[in-house]
Amino acid sequence: MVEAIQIEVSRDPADPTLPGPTAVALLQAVADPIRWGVLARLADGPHCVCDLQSHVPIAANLLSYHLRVLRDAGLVVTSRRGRWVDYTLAPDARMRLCAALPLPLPEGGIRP
Amino acid sequence: MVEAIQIEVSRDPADPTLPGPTAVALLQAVADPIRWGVLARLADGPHCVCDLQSHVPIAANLLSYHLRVLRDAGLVVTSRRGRWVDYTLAPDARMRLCAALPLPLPEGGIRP
DNA sequence: CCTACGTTTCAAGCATGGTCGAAGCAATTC
DNA sequence: GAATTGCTTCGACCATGCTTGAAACGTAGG
Repeated sequence: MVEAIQIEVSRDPADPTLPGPTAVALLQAVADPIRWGVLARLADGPHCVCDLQSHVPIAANLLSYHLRVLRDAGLVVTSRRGRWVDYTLAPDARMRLCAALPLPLPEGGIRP
Repeated sequence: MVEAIQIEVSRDPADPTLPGPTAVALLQAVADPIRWGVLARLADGPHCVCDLQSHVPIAANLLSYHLRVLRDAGLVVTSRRGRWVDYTLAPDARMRLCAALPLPLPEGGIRP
């Protein structure tokens, strides 16, 4: 049996100094204070929207908008639990974000 | 003698789920195809503007605008050499970018 | 069923950032 | 010092993305 795994192209294979199709989109999704905060909160596990809501001073529909951006970027996934919707960090979110940076990481990595 | 080193705050010390003052600004600077390409090219050493120019199909003044954004973000530094201006990656650019991400890096780091 | 709750979608403002054309400035060459 | 080269700045346009208010949706409970 053969496993077919899809690997993302964060750079143009022909010219590595050109960003791949998703690299910039991924960074744009993170380059917003609200979405940054949501991702940071999701780093420690799933949260429902109302929980995220309670930590951000914005309207519900606006939060929903930003969550959609993160969803479209594939950085988070959702699951419904009764009335509530839980948001979880996509399993490959960290890896994809690192790979989206235009600079190779320093040796040994960094712990922010 | 005491050395005073300035460490950047990529997160709000009071609430780590809030971005620090420069984290989002840094990511915004990278979240553009042209600037992404410039940084990727600078990763292998200094380049003068005319060299960068020859790899990007945009007007000179527009390139200058994007270089200014990178300069203002502190990701690159310049030095004049005769008529030419050389752009170099700031020594802490990699570290600051990694620290600006809202997610802690995966164990062992990633080589993009 | 009808209501309440949690969340999303829609359509319309508004602000911001990227783009373009023209002019400006610094350093070299003639 | 006049002209040229390399790069930057300025002002105005335009597209995009964030924000807002109102409405719609699915689910649970009275």
